[in-house]
Amino acid sequence: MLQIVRNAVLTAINHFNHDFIVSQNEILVERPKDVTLGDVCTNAAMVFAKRLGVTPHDLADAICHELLHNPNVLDTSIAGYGFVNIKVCNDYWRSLINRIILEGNNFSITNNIGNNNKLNIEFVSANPTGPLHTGHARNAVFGSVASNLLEKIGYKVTREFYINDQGNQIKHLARSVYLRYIELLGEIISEDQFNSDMYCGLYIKAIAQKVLDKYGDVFLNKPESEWLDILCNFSINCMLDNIKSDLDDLGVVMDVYTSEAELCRKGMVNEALDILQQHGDIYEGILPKPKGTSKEDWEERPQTLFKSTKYGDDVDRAIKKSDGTWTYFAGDLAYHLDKIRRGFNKMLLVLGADHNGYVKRMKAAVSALSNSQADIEIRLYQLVNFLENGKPVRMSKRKGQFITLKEVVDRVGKDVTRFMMVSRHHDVMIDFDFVKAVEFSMDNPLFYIQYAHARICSVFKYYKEIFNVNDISCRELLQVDKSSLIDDNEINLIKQLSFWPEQVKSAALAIEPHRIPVYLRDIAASFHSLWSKGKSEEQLRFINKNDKEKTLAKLSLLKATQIVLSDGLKILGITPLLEMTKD
RNA sequence: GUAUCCGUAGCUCAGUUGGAUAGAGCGUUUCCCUCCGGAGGAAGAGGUCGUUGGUUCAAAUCCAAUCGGAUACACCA
Repeated sequence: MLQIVRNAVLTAINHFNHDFIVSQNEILVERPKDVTLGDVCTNAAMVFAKRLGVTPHDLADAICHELLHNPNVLDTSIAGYGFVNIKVCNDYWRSLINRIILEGNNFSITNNIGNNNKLNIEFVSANPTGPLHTGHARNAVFGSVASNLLEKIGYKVTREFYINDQGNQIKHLARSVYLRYIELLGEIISEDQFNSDMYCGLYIKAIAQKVLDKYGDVFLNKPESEWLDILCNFSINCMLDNIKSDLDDLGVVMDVYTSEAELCRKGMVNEALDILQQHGDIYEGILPKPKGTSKEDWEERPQTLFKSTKYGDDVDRAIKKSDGTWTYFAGDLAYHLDKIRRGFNKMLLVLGADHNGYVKRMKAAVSALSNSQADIEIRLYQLVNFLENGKPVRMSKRKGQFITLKEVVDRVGKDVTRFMMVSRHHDVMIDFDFVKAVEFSMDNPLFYIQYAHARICSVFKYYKEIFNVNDISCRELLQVDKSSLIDDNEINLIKQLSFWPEQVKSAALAIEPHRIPVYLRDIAASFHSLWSKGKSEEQLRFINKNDKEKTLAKLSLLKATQIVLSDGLKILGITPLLEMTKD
């Protein structure tokens, strides 16, 4: 339909000036805000009138004239300063029902944007020093829904988790486990032995028990050199199993786990540095003291630096610490070179808003390492406030008092967690209230959407009872005469459904998953409204016991609605409900 | 001090990349159950889109200031 309008605009412009060149995407065709005005509209007359030297109204008139040649166009009108509103005939809309039923979940696919190009999305990438907590929930869900969306527009998506299995924090983890291990063997441990860098959550004890089960008391009274490496590896593996299982419970599946330590062993850091060296992006220097923060212990020190300011960063970044070992950022350089080498020139990285300082340096790194051939997009998401019936839940990561992701999922379920995490724009903070999240009310939009889906299922069930059939074939729904669908409420629902592919496309391009729940809620609202109108207006009731033909026509519309709802929920990673059950 | 983000109805938020009279839910006021699940639906009230300029046919949206709020800012991960 949009193409039909575009062509009409082009032809109309040609009437006035044959040499006038217009590119297709200059012509904006969209749906009017007020649906009573028309089905599609274009502002082309206002945009081009001045350049053509005619009045907007004359151009609009010519566009209307062109459009009326098309059999699908019912009527056109000119409004305001020169908006062209187009009404499309109902047969066109009704024909969409069959298209949706035939295409099913493929209705929302637009392959030609990604063109099967590779795209890497890195998300979660939590330190393997503790279980996933609430902070990771939004990251995991955002990443997984974004992946689904990007696949819909034709990208070959690789979901990836970067394991920071190197550095001091891993040693602290191993030492913490060791303390609990010797405690299990009868040693008295005071809490003072856990310094501020160490981990004292309950999960440490669980790992210690596993160490004991596997190795017995062989590490007791042995120097650190004899157990540190073994416990590092053992602890990381335990934590990774834990993380993978938690992600699995949330419906998040990674394609690739990449180990930082492994990359270092392969010499990737040196390779990355060689590339930067060749471009003259590395030098020995001294970083200036950061302003604003009163760093008492600040001291100037010469370091190996990356000239990231050349690529738009605010300051240059250290690659080596003052003791000569690699910084964390050096590992990032290696990792992103690895991504580039694996053929990803499009990358997406999902980070919490507290990492906002990383955006520029990561973009600089990718740009420098790929000769500006690769591009990394970074999405920052705001943090989530957890509430218990309006009252904030206090968390202290230091004391090991934080809500784990597992606790959240166990309490409210995978589907509610996912919906809550992805229902807001990523730049907006989310209040996650444990009580309201599971309420069956309009405070909980997921319930409302699921209810619509369940109601549709219920209609199909009722149909089978009434007409005493075992199943409804797609062929019946495709072949039935749909001309009985004449009510505005019915046609409007089809119109809304017709925007679904566009909706998925725009959400994917903008990487804004929250648009999906917003749209699904609108669909659910139209459906609930239609349902209720059937109570007062009999011709709107879905099931007419005396007219199987009309009933099937209505059911075809419901089928199309159900397809869009369940496709949308599938993108969100949520299982559509066949019936609502309390508790 | 610098960077990133936010500011839209009493509250929580949408606003499809600059379009028409600004959109939902909660709350509030009123109405609708002999019903394919009322766990719903229909309607009313509620707005100087933080403020001031600028860009143009057109600004909540883009630009520049400015006010308020969140986060981050050597080395550590």
